[in-house]
This record gives sequence, C-alpha cells and structure tokens, in this order.
Amino acid sequence: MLIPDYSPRTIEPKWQRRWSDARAFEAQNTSDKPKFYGLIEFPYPSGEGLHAGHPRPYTALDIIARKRRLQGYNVLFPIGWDAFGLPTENYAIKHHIHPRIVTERNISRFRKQCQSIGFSFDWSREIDTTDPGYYKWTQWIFLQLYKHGLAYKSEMPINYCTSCKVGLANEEVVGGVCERCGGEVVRRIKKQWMLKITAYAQKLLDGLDTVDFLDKIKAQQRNWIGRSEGASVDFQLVDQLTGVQLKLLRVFTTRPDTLFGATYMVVAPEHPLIDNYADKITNIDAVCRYRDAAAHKSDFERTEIAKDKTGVPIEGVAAINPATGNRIPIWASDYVLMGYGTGAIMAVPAHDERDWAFAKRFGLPVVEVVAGGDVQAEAYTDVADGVLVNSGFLNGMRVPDAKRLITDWLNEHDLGEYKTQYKLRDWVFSRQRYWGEPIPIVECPHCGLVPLPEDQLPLLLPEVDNYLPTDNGESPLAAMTDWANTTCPRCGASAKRETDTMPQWAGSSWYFLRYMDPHNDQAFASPEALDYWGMVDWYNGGMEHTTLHLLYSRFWHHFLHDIGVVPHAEPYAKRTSHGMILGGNGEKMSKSRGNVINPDDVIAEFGADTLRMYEMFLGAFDQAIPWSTQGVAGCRRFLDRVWRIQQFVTDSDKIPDKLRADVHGCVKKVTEDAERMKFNTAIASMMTLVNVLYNEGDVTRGTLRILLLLLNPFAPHITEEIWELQGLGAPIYTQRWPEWDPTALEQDEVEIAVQVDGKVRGRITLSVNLGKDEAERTLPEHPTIKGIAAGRPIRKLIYVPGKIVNLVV
RNA sequence: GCCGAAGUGGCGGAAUGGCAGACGCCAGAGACUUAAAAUCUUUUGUCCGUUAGGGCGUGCGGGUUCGAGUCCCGCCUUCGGCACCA
Repeated sequence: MLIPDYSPRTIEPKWQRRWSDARAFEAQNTSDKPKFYGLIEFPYPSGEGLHAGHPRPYTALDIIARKRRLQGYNVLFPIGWDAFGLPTENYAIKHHIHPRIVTERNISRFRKQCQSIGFSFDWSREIDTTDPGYYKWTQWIFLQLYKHGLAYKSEMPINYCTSCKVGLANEEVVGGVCERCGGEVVRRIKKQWMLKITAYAQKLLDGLDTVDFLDKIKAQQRNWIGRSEGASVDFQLVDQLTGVQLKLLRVFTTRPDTLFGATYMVVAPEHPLIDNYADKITNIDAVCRYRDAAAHKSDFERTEIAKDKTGVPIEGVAAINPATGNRIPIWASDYVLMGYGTGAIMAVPAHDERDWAFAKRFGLPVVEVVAGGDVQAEAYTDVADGVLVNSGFLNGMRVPDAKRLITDWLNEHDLGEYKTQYKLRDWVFSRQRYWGEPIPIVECPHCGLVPLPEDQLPLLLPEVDNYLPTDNGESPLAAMTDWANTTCPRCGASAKRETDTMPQWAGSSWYFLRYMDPHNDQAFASPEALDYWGMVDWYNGGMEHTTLHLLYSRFWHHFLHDIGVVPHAEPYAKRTSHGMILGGNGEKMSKSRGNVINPDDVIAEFGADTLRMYEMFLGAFDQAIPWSTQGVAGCRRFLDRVWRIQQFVTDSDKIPDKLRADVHGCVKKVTEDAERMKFNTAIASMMTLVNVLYNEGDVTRGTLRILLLLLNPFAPHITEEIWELQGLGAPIYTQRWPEWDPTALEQDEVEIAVQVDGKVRGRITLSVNLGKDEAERTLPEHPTIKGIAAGRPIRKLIYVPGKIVNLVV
C-alpha cells in the first residue's frame, strides 16, 4: 500500500483542531462514568516560555488522563496559570510595563506552547490566579481564615537592603548582600500577616496516614512538621548582684532527663529577655553588638554545626537550675533560633553535640548525667540505653523512665510540664509587593483590624505608576494614597487599607478546587461540583514543592473542611513526583547557563509526538536527567518505523498465533508500567514489539489496532492519523483501552540459568510445573546438571521455580 | 549543618534478593545507491584466549546470604529542600 510521508507538521495541528472542535477532552460535571481527576502543578508563566522541563510531568499525566478516558472514566485534566509573582513584577519594574500586560503576554505564549504539544487539557476550565474573578475567592478564603483566628499580625523580620531601601526576598539576598546592588542586607522587624498553620500541625501529620503519597514525600513532610515530645521547663531568673528573683525563663527540651546536667542556658540574640533586663545586664553593649551581628546572618548560616560557635555571656542575670538549685550562667548565641521552641534552651553539654561544642569553646562545665560515654572527649547522645548518674533522685534509672519521672516531678512542683513541640512555623503571609492579591483588611484607628465585607470582594489591585517598593520598606500600594485611604467598614471613620499583598502561595493553595467549577460567581465552587470531583485522584509535581506548596494547600483544604465548605479533609488522594530535566551538560537548565532547551525547536524539527516520547523515554520518571539531542532522534526513528508499518498491514482482524504472546505481553507491560509511571520501560516494550513485527513481517489490522491504542496516550497525533488512514473506525479518543489475555502469556517450559556457587555456568530447560521439592530431589541426577557440576559433589541444590538453579559444591 | 534522594558500559538507562547491561543513543562492519542521506542487516562492558572457555565488573570499605546493583553498617560524591523564587 502506498502511504504518504510522516509529516508531524501537518498532522499534529490537524488533530489538535479536531479534538478541540469535538470538545473531546472536556470533563462533564455529571456522568454515569466513574470520575478521575488528574492534576499537574500549574505553571508560573515566566517570560522565557516553556522549557524542556515543563512537558515532562504534563506528558506523564496526559498519558494517564488519556488512558483513563479510554478505560471509560469521566476525566478532569485541567490547566491554569499561577501568574502572580516576583519575576513578573521585577520585569515590569525594569521595562516599565504593567505586570498585567506582561502576564497576559506570557500566558498566551504558554497556552500556545501547551496546545502545540497536544496535551488533552480541558481548556474550557482554564484559570488564572491574577484574574479578579479568581482572586476574589482567594481573598474570601483569607477572610474565613481571619474570622476563625488563623490569620494574625505579628512582628517578623524581613530582609532589607540598606542601599536600595527595599525589602528583599530570600532569593534576592546572595551571599549576604543585595542581588541587584551588592548593598548590605539586614534583618528588619516589620508587622506582618501570619497564618497559623501550626494549629494544623497534628492534623497535617495524621492526614498523611490516610493518603497515597510516595514515602519520601510523606517522610519530608513529617520531618518538616517535626513533631517532638519533651517537656517545657521554667528556670527562675535572678539578679546576679542582689539575688532578687526576676521572671521565669521557659525552655523546651526533648531531654528533660538530663536536667541535672544543665550547666548553662542559651537564648537567641533576639530574645526579649535582653531588652527586658537591659538595665541589669552589665555588658549590655557587647550583647547588643552581638545581636546586631547576628541580624546579618541567615538561620541557615547560624545553625551550621561545622562552624565555630559564637556567643556572648549575659552578665548580671543568672538562672537557677530547678533540679540542682545551682545558679547557672546565661549566654546569647545565634545557634539558638527565636523561631523554634521558646528561643531559649537549657544547655546540657555532656549530652548534646551543639552544647558540647559551645561549652568547649567557652570553657563551660560539662557534667555527665547519663553513663556510657566519655563526655570530656565528645557528647554522649544515646537515649536508649543510658543510665542516669549525678542526678539526685534519678540516679540508676534508664533514660526513658527518667524522662517520665522528672517531668512528673516538674509538673508537681509547677516548674514544667509535658510538651509536644513542632518545628513547623507559622506562615508569613505578607509581601511588600505590588503583584499579588490585596489583603482585604482595613486598619481603623477606632476598631482596629476590620475585614472587608464579603460583598465588597474582589478588592481590586489599583493602577499604580511605580511598582518599586517604597524606600521605607512598605509595599508600592502604600504610596497609592487614593487607594490606601478609605473608610472603616464598621464605623465609617477614615481608615487605611492593608497595603501588603499575599504571597504567590495563596493562589496555588486552592486552585484545584476552582477547576471543579471555574465559572461560578456565587461560590469558589458549587457543593455539587466539590462533591463530585473531590478528592484529586492523582497529583503529580516536583519534589521541590513538597514542604511548602503541598503542605500549604493541605492546610487550607483541612481548614475549608473544618468550616464545612469542602467534603474531604485531605485534598489529594495520591501524590507522585517527577525529576528535573537538566541541560545537556548535566546542570540545571537556566538562561544564565545557556543550556535551555526550548520545546518549540524540538517540535519544529521532530514533531510534538517525538518530544512527548523522548521526554518519557529518557529515563526513570522520578529522577533528574540531562537532555540529549541525539536521543530525540532515536524516538523520531521509532515513530517513523511505526508509520511505515502501514506498508505491510494485512487485512485480518486476528492476531497471528505466533505473535499472541508478544502482543498480549506488551499490553500487560504498557498497562501496568504506565500506572507505575515507568513510562520509559513501557515505551521500550512497544519498541520491542515493533521490532518483532518487523522481523516477522506479519502485521494484521488486529495487531495494528492494539499497537496504536497502546501508543496513543504517548503519541496521540500519529496514532490517530494512522488509525484514520487504515480505516480502523471512529477516532481513537472514542475507543476502548485493550485488555490482555493471561492465557496468551502462559508457557509450558522455561529456560533458566544454572549457577555454581552463585556464578552462572550453564542453562537448562524445565517444565514450569516442576515443584520445588521434586526439583531438589531429581535435579542432582539431571545430566545437564551433572555436566555443570563436573564431577564435584553437589552439597546442596537451590531451585527457585522459573528463576534459577544454584549448586553448592 | 539538618531533612529527602541518587551513584550501573563511551552516553541515557533496565533489572519483586535469582542469567547485570532490556530498550535507545553513539561508534564499527556490511547491503542498497553513481554518490550521499534515509533505510535494512550485523557487532559492541572489560581483560586473557585462535577457538572452547575463563578472569574482572553496578561510587568506596566492610558485613548478611546458597546467591547482593538490590538488604545491613561505615564513608565519598552529586542533586532537591531549608520557610520572602515558585
């Protein structure tokens, strides 16, 4: 049969139009079919357009979505744009273009690129977080959080460039200086909006037991939440000169059993104790100097264990160890962080590595309270087996018992109690930026913080001329007095709007709910839609989003569930992750490294189907992989071979007997591997099948049908085109996924390897029905086995049916 | 530093504790062609050997096991995250 050339340039736009005209991939909000909601992380529409990394997870879930449709599901596979954010704003500042214009331009480029790859997104549900119709509901959710006491204002440090006089994102601070001007960056305290995610720490932990996330994702979230059990202990502070009792200093410890070994205390340099007792601290100047120096370091720099510990003694104020009654010194050191626990610790140098390093550095006493190590040589941190010494009434007890006893004792004497502590910190929700959702709160001199009434949402971003933050560190909106000055919704007095905006995380914390009912202007989604589509069945994204976006969105969803507006506590039933695509040189793709691959170029040269195949074939889906342009050609070659199969298709709907095992084996492999995201081996098995078909030269219409159905989710355009050319019926997207016949895969005999002491020395063909006992009895007499043993006595024979025979000689 | 991963031919990678290197790329040889491209056939971990065959091989060092790329202990290196990039 004469066939036309394979021309992706022609057939790909053709099928994209057909699917679009037929609304082939639009999800129905009511259906008799079972539902499947597959979700990818919606992109940030950057100025650079899609790079080769984007299509990897998109193609993966597109394969799942297309396969599910063929398997008879009503599939929701949506797309949108997470379009607020810093890069757009910085671009707007630099080029004096409104960020909305920049955003629109970027979105339209992204949209076009996604369409050219043939993703089966439901374009009728496209959303954009910067659309007032969308961010109205982001603001609405914020108001609910506020009304339930989960949004509050608190003093938090921001990075502040002393030269540009603007607040900076962490990313804009490089090596401790401002990325743009190289100026000095300090931490400045500013009142900021916070969300009380810590109130959900336990729920977020417990919820993990109910969902199907990869273990490494659960592990990272658990560690991030960082639950630890211990005790809070109050230390009496005293004036060192007069001995007069001052306030209590509270610490959290996971090792209350070591209380007798607490020989000093350490507070974070920002600890309020310093200001409270400034008049009593005799070396207050030195302490303040130390505090200023610490303000220049990040938490990350401060807690590095390898570096030398720094610190300054707080003279004039001491603490009383409640167990020993001893007066112990207090130090300020930056290895204690204000953000974790109480910002103060009891130091037990004998049994904590950081305390040990600090004590050695400053000559503080090290007192052993758990026997078993040499605490003058190194900290002894074993908790399981130690026995208490030098610890009064705890002596002779094991660590776990001592923990209980001392905590009970503290409790009885009103000096402390059992305490569960989380590493998780509340979420700083303010940004001193223009391109974000305005926070719908008014600050009234009489009423305080007043939420905007819900009927006034959305609170629109005003038009401003200048997107630069103001030189006192306030948001650009603060300079927009027409907008910022308003009246109090409660008392009508003149009042001021909140001028900080929300972080980009806000819009992405609930977007998957909007897809369920994107055009609803009465609610963020109707209860029916939420009920029908929830939960997301399969959410794939990057590992880099595990601890922030994924946790933030789980938090919001738990909250929405608690106030009764969504039907499930957890948003995502299943979460998987993909590896990054690196540049050809093995480094992260970035403009500055000059190793960015643009999918448009690949499509122009090889076609979208080749791009999709290659992205899925180049390696294990969950691992980072460098791009190889040569590998792309191999995938195109495979599609060419598939195309040319048409030359020798015979007019039979049967699968030839001799090919049944190959064809059904491939159906099984592709069906199962796709579910496990083993796309590379699924493709390999289709390549193997095509090689077999070429070798046999016997391709019936029946065989071709199955090959095309299997390949369709991976390479949808070429398969539809061949299907049509060969007259195989209505388009593939209306067809059914094939099933394999297990009987086709059964074999009577199997050839297995024979090992001697674990090394392969020969092979033998055995019946698959040969039992283990029978084999171990009869095989030593088998001529082949005897030959392999070569006269040596067989001491033992291990037979694993269908796998191996191992002789021990 | 802390948390989570990864390390296998020239390259990307495959392998429920059971034949290491499937599939693909690159490279070599051959066929077709006036020629080239494309395509097809074929070789390809490495070392010794004419062959038969054998030695060595999954980051490094130990261990468990009849058997380890896979499990355990200790290292090294690389990647992701570390809360205002998203």
